[in-house]
Amino acid sequence: MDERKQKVLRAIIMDYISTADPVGSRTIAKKYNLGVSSATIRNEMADLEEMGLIEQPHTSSGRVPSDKGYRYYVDHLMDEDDLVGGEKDIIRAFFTDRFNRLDQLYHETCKVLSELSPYVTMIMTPVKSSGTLEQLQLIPVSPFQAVLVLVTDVGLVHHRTVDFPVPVSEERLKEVGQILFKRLKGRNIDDVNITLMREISGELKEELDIVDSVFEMMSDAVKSSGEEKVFLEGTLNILNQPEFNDVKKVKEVLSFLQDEKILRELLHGKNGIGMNFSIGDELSHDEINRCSMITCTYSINGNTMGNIGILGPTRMEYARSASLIKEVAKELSNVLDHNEKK
Amino acid sequence: MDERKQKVLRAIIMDYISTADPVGSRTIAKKYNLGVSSATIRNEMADLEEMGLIEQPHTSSGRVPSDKGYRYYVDHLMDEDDLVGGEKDIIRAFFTDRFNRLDQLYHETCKVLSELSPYVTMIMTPVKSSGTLEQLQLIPVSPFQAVLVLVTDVGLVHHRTVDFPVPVSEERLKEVGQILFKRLKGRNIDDVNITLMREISGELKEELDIVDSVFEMMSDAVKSSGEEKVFLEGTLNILNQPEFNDVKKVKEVLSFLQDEKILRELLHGKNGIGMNFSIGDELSHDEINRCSMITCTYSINGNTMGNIGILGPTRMEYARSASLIKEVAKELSNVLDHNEKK
DNA sequence: TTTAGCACTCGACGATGATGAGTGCTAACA
DNA sequence: TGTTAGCACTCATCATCGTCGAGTGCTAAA
Repeated sequence: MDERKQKVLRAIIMDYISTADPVGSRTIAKKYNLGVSSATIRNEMADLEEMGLIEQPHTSSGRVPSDKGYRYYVDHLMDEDDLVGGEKDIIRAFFTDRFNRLDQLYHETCKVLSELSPYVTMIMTPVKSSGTLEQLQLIPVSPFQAVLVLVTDVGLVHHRTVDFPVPVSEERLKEVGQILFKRLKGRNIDDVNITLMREISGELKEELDIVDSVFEMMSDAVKSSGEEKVFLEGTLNILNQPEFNDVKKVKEVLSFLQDEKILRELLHGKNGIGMNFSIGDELSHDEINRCSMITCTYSINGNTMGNIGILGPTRMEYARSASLIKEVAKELSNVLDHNEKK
Repeated sequence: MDERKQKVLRAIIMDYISTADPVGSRTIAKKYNLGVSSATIRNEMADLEEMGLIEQPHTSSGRVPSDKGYRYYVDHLMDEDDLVGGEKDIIRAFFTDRFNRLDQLYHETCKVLSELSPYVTMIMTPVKSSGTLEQLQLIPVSPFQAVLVLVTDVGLVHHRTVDFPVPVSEERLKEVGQILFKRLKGRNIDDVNITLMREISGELKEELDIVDSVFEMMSDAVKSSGEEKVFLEGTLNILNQPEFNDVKKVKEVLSFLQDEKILRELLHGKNGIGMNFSIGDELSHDEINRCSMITCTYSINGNTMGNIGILGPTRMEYARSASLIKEVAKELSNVLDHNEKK
């Protein structure tokens, strides 16, 4: 793979990324002055095609990068595309705002990213919040109802309404709450399971009816906190991409993205740390085999916590999107660090 | 408007609703045996067109109902379309499930509706929850952080993380929480404003730094609870409708529906009680002037609380959708009643 | 090794004509 | 007087066909 071939490949990919039209030898000779004529470039292109890096949709049309071509580009040719100054400012400014709730922070972050890029963006909240229980409180509402509030050490708050089969006085409720708290404080939140429940129930025999109801809601809260939540934005962005000018394709991809389980899977991907590119078939889902995805991990105090992702057509702006996602991941980690320290 | 004209109009609308093709005189003569020939029907159709109830996309094509035609149909011709037995069962069964959280209930309800109808569905949570404060609690997390929990009498629970500028001991926090609760208990949640805050601040002079932070979060919670939240589902359903086989239209409508303020407006609509039909231009938004919307109010203990809506092309199944929405509203009201009584 | 020249391919686009669904009108009929 | 059969007419749809042009591969000369 000599240098000129690389230059030609890069030129093809960059042109195709910005125009979405198959690119011909003449275009390259004119727009990207490589100092050789279109005929020479044609020869190079024939070679590149033989190597499987580019393809011809049909005889006598320009060339289009193949998945393999994009992969080569991402691995070897791509410049670090520094964002326009203004964009970095937007991201910074965004993260100096205060967020009252954690889910709001994720949601808004995802949204900002979707406004800065013309693709679908997603953020997955921390993996299996391996948090410990910091607080547990039962707040009386009526004789038959109370609100259960759980706080974990990573600052997550859950609440559930608990219904009791029998009336419960405020005093009794308070007592039970305190006992439960004492027993559960500092424990890993995943430990809230049947075994533990049995154990505690034994101790609280008289209050069995209350404890049962509370435990039910507690495990419900734990279950939903255990699952990583995925925020999705910018789904309509892809309607602007020429590869989605067919309603059938739009439907296929958008329906596919409706399933949160799928999104989690996509974001987990190769769960290495840092940036990750998956191109076309590498995503191994037929529904999005004409798409690529860039993911990046973010962290709290250095511990990898979750993933941010951008999904676009294989013809996406890899360099720009990567810089974008990296910047956002950095700033998000920053904010979460601060939040944690307090 | 004699009876035969009505029959013809109804036939045209029903046929168009199910086929989406302009319907001709011959089709009607054959499929809906009105006992007259196509020529006669042609004459009737000419009259109906003169009355503005149907239209011809171009000379020599079949007729298509106009907005006015649909309006006449909805007002005078529509049968109460009883749902297929199975569907009612599905709805019933759905509502016998238990829901741990109120927002989950709304969300799932919206989803069920979107699965039973091929259109976009939405549910708006209670209008300006004019609830009173039932509970207020400050749960310590760290010296600089606490969780504020608010419970209103309609069973809504809000929580916010409060940051303090100075360390606060658990005892002080408890004290402040109790004083605040005493002062605010039973008050309308909208009353939490600056005046009241001043009043209470005066009383709690020593704890000003704490109270300030708490109030900030409180008004944030109140603000977000004051706004009616809208749940939206089935947006992808419309991709199956032939009127949306053009990506441009899809984009226009879907982008339009992204704005929650717009959705609130649509659902408020003519805020009478019960069922409401808005057809085409009656929605007074150009982006959806080829759509119709059916809304229905639901209630808690007889007090009208919020709205459920179905949005589809003007060629939507009015009767079926209306029955569907009515049934769901009934069952939802039912569940909410029960929830309230406890 | 590079380049100019040339024949060739093939999708896009516009014009053309056939097809058929559907209409309005008229005249005959009950 | 209302209904119907017949007929001429309209117009969207669709397939066909030729043109155009972008782009290629190959060859021969520089």
